[in-house]
Amino acid sequence: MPELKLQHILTLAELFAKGARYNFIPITTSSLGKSIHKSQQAASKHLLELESDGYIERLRTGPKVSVRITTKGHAEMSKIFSALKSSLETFPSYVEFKGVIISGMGEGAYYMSMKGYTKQFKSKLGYIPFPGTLNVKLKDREFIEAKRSLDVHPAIMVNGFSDGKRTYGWVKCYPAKVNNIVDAALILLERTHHDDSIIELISKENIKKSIKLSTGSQVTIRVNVKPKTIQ
Amino acid sequence: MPELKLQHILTLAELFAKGARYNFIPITTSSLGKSIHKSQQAASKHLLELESDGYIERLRTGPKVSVRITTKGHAEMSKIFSALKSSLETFPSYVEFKGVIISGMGEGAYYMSMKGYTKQFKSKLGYIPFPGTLNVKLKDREFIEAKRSLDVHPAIMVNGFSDGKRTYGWVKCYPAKVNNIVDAALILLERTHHDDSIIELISKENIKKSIKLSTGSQVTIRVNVKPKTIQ
DNA sequence: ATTACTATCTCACGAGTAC
DNA sequence: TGTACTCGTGAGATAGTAA
Repeated sequence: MPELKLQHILTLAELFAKGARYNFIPITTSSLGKSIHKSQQAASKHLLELESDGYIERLRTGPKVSVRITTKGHAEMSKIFSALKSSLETFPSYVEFKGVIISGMGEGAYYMSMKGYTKQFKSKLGYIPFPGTLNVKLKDREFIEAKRSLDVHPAIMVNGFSDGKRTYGWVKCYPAKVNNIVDAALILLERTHHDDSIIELISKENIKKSIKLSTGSQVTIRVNVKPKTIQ
Repeated sequence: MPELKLQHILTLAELFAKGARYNFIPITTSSLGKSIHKSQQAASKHLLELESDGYIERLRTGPKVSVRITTKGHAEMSKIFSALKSSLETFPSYVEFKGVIISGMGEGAYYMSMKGYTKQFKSKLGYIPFPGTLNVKLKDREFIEAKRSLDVHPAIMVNGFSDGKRTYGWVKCYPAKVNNIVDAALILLERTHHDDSIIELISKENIKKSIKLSTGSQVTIRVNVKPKTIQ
């Protein structure tokens, strides 16, 4: 889309950095070459091409040469900048999983009903989950990868606790939608016996009833994540 | 500075735009090639190189290939983005002039003492100027160019007026510093007899006295301008 | 010291094609 | 359909050098 040649971007950026937008800045091709990690000859060619394309103006005052960026040059850089910015920001704010429903009761079902957890669910998620988890077997490797990548996203942390006899590990909750309809939370347990290909979900409702599906049915889970903003 | 090859930037940006940051996104090399206005072969090579450099991960699930950008890939793009951003923002927020002081009284001195102007100076600049302007002859062409480029910057506008006999043109004022010490305003007159190589300044003080200089002395004038921010 | 020409080289790209 | 090899071409780099 940009008419500006890719190889000229760094050169123009360097001129901006040197303050050449509004003032004519004295510059030598050899120093410019060093700045862009290219040869003096390359810098010279860049300046010639940038000039003939109307992105910069040059002024010879005796032996010295000064350079200033034109409005066109500024506009072009802004265009590229905006394109990059929107690319970096446009990525969707969810992580998606596809898999099939397995076994009625996950290992989590029992633990998730313990008071040490339900009290926290009530205050942090806003509800006490239906006693029973939805277990989904992920079929493709990409979704197993996606599960691992959840770690980089902020989660609602439900802390572990002890009942005097033993301790129970933390639970990370990721608010999610099942089949784009039912609100739920994907949970990652500190201590799990599942392999990586199974995800477990809790919800206020009985999810299987709500979506009218049972073991073997295919489901889609979408976890919303905050896209990181550019600093 | 970035290790990422220049030619890969657009490819990586396209992957970002397709949402490949957190999810594995299915993509064909031919569609990617079209998006980046290159051939299928080029896109294929880009993906291979990006992968071996650790900027993306690829996953083959049967016939389909999915791509996800790694943390390293994200970091690298952010780095480039930040570099561009700071380049565009770093340009100095002033326009500088160098020249020598000429003739004691500029043509402006008389007009600038007229009540139609001084009333406006008082309200818009905050003071009534010393009766006498500082005239500076610019020696290099770059400064004459810089003078012309002042037009793109916002100025304090002092309107013209009529005294019944004749009309007097507007005056554009650009707050400035003389030799980095004395506060003044560079003035551009609607009607001037000067050629482009002379700039005129007004100030609350007698500038020549303040900086202890006289005709023939070299001075530096700095006009502050608002750098345009990126949208 | 500069800038920028000419010659040379390297490697990114696209064409053709195997799988 | 796909991906990715080899190979030829040329844009863009550097080296040498003139002005």
